Amino acid sequence: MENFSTSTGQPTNAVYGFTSMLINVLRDEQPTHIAVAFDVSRRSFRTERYAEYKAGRAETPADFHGQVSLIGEVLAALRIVQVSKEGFEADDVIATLATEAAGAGFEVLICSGDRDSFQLIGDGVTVLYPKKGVSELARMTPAAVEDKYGVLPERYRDLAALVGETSDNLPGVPGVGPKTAAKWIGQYSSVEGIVAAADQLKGKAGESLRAHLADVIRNHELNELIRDLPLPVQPDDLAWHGWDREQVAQVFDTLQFRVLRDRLYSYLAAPEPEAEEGFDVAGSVLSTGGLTDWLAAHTSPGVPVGLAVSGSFGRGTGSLTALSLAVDEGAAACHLDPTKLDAADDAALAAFLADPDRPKIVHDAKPVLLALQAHGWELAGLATDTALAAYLARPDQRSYDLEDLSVRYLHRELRADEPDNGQLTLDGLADALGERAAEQQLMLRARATLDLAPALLAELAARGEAAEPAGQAQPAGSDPVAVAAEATDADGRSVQLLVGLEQPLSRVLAGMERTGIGADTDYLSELEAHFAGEVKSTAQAAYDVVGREFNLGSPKQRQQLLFEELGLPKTKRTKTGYTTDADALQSLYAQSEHPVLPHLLRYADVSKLRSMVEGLLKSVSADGRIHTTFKQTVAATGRLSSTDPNLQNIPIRSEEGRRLRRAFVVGEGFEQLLTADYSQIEMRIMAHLSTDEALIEAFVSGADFHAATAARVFGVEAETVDGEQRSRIKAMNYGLAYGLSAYGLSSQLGITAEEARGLMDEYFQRFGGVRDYLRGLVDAARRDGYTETMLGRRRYLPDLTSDNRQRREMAERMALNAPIQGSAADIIKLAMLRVDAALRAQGLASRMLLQVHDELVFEVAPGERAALEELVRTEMGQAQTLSVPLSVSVGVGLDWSTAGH
DNA sequence: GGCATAACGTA
DNA sequence: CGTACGTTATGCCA
Repeated sequence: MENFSTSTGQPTNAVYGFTSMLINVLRDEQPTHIAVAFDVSRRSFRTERYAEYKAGRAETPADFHGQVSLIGEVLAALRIVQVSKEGFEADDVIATLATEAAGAGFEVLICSGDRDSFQLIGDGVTVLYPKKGVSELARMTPAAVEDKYGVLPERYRDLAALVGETSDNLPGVPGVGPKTAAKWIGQYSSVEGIVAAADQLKGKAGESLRAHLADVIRNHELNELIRDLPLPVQPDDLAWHGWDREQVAQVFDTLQFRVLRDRLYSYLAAPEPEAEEGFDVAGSVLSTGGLTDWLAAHTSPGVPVGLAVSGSFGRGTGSLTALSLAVDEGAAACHLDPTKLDAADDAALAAFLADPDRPKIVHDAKPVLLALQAHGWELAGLATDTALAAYLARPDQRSYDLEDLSVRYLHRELRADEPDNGQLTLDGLADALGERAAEQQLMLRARATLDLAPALLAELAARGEAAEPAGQAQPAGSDPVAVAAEATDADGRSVQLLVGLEQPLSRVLAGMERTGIGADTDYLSELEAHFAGEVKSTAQAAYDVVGREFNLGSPKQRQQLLFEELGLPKTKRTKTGYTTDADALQSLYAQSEHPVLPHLLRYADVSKLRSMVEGLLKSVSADGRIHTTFKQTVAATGRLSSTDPNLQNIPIRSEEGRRLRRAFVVGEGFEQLLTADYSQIEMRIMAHLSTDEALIEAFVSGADFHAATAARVFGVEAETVDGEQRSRIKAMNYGLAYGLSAYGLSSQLGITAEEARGLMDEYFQRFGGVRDYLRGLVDAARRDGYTETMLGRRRYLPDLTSDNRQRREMAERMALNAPIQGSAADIIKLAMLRVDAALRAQGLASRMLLQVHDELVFEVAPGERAALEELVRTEMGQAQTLSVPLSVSVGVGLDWSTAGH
């Protein structure tokens, strides 16, 4: 697995990751003084006091030891001081140096992945803490710590003592998370205070605390960093005067870090400008009649304008309460109330918005499109959507707030440089102040969005020259995103993805959300009554068996009943007890045949369906349709997600669940629903990317794919493959793309791990190309730091080099899955653009309603069934050229169930 | 009403 | 101890 190494076989993954991060810090922070601290060994005064400290960590791999000295060479070449202290940890060294330096008036930055360092944060001390993405460092200031954890940095130790720290093997108080801990600290100010008041703390958490007081006290002792170690160096000794060019060249060449060396040269030669404080905005709040003049004075063709709105959004529509524009020239910005325009301003705004030659920069354009449309305005000339750009740059952020992006990419807070204290004096009521602030804020948002676009585009464009990761095939099509591309080939694949795929797609999605899908509310109400009845009778049946009433929906009460009262065997542990999920109940029933178990299973089923039906009923809009919201920046792999309601998880597997699908019906004025889905698209992508001849053949032959692969594995004819063989290989086929282990396969198939291992060996014997491909994926991702889909969509996986085994293996499975799931997402997104374009080109009135990852749902206009089917088959089938056919199956019907073949 | 947890629906 | 999501319910707390 370890091909992240030089051609002579020296592993370099750790030294690479370290060096890469170091270069980024040097570039971004431009330190005047710098040192790197190391642990001398795993033993320290902490392990003396508590033998279990940091126990259970994966043994440092032998590979790593060899790399420590290489890191030393890199640091020497960069002329960076290294410090360590026998019997203490690197963090104690850091704590000492940081304390001394801050005392001497230095601005101190600590780059550490250990949260214990948060206790050092304060005046003049900030921690750069690695987030997801090795090149992504969170700037942990006192405010950031308080924001994230709810305590001040000097109390972080107290919080950590309560919550525990898995990586140090310091267990905390079960049931107490950061929120509860922060609350207690807020009340009793410290661990000492909490310990003293332990008897007064109520509830489960309090009880749990009392049972684990000793742990908390121990944790609190151990996690205090030593700030006064005697060290051979003082902060003044750490002045950095740049690196030894010749030595860097030599060391980096030896390590074969060509890319890193180039990065070092270019970044450090051309430092980024100093970070600024806030934004410079010359804003004016326009009154009625003011917009026409403002637009004439500040906008012209080809000049980008930042656009920000406020209002309410969702359910396929929206309503605006305010709108701001910002331009670069003179930092001008304006703010207006779109409901209070006179006729001339209304027309001027409409013309500006609809003019494709006036480029607009918007953060998260989809709701804006919907809201503008609801007000009767069209938006053309959408040049950059900064939310989508930020998503492509880093797809696994949890949010893409403009505030965060502004700080990250522009080094600016989302606030004005100077407080605007205009003429608001005598009538300066709180309301008016609030209103002024809101206006100012919206103009700032428009301005920040405008500035963000070039920064994000530069980040995406900078990838253009990067070498393709090995082990990944190139897309077979000539120009994968030719459909709506405005970007040129020179822009590189990431910019193409933005401009040619995601941005045009957001418009298509807006249309789908606005259209919605027809709902049969009468039928839904019937279903609700039906399932409610089932829930009731099932509960009654369970009460009769047990002889008392209880809440079947409560995991706690189920545990109480099953394991305490009935004494059934214990199942798999959960955080708080033993699982009572469906799998566990099944196996309990197989063992004990206790008559209550079928009722519990049945109850879970019907109550789930009931609440789903209830949710759907509540989400039907006044037009009798359900308008979901597609999220385009949520799934780290590039998929869409669907919320409010989620229409991507409507039941289909069970007969009873499928009844929900019948509630989704064709709307008035249309003939039928049509569904079109890709068959086994992920397996086809795997066949294509792996170039495994046998797997490709299994698809090209056109036979039943799972049977064909099973035939090969078991060495029989496809016709003689039995159901057992087929279903085992089917599970394996799907499991492969998820990073399946022999253990996982065995538990899914109910066979021994030994048998599963044999099955996997046999499979890889026949499909060696698949094995090589999957192995190559992880190696390439470890080397590059990211995976890539067929269209170049990246996912960064810094945990691939984590020394925490669980995290590392999780990242490996993500590395296996992301290119496959993500390429499938790329392809169906391309298909949606093609279908949308073709519908318009052919002047069809049929429309696209839903996307469910590998399926599209349409509403067929009268007389268009055949034409639509033809169109959909063509555009989906040709969305991307693979070395295997893209097979599309189509069904029609009056409701989603019957249309779903 | 916010938070954590368990459970379960889809691809 | 198989990836990616979103929603609901319970139980605990303010």
